[in-house]
Amino acid sequence: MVDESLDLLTLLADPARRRIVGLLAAEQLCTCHLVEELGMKQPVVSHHLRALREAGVVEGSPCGRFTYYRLRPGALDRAAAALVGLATATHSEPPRRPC
Amino acid sequence: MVDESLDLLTLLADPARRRIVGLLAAEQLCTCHLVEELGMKQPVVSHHLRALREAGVVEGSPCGRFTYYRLRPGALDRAAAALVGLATATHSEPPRRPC
DNA sequence: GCGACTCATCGACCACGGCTGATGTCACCT
DNA sequence: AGGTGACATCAGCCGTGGTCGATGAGTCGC
Repeated sequence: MVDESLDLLTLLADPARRRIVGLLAAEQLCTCHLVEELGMKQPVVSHHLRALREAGVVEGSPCGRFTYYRLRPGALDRAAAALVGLATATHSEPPRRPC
Repeated sequence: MVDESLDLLTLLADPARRRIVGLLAAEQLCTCHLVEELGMKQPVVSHHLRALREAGVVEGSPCGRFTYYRLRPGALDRAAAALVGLATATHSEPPRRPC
């Protein structure tokens, strides 16, 4: 239940990908923008975008020579809800199983 | 802003650690419980618990020979809030920066 | 005190994943 | 058509991080 919804967190473990989704949350960008914003080489950015794309987190719209990327609506909803569920669980005192 | 609150996600990237926090969300457990629940060797469990402990996600209460672990209240709040912020951002259509 | 048990730590091995460089494809422009 | 720029993919290197085995510290029962 929790595990499957949170396997996206494996993707967001990498700081570079977190920065990518953070930037895409504010505005749609194409690869060249991300390359200069992140200060990383183009193949690296493309590699991360591929991972995010295959996970359904982002989607790319080819526009001439450029490819604009944006976050896919609702892609993070289940993961966010699962994490909120865990966070609220920390506020209650769970029972202690005897050894 | 987003990046720092979500660096906990690096910890939760590992499925073993996700299972640990999932189990601890339901009840407080000592290491021997986690060892048999997860089917992993004891040093492995102890290693993950150390990582979670140093990140402030869990805390251990020594009780005789045993050490009971539980989630630290509010430890995941910032990460959950940041992820919810990103998830809601996916529902709005962001502007497209021209190339 | 002595043995049995729980748990933490250390060192070494190894696989996974990110980075790099080179190459290929496609669209646009002259 | 030829050149340029944007983007994707591939093969390879290499560092990080998880796993394993052995060991050490602390506790309970005899």
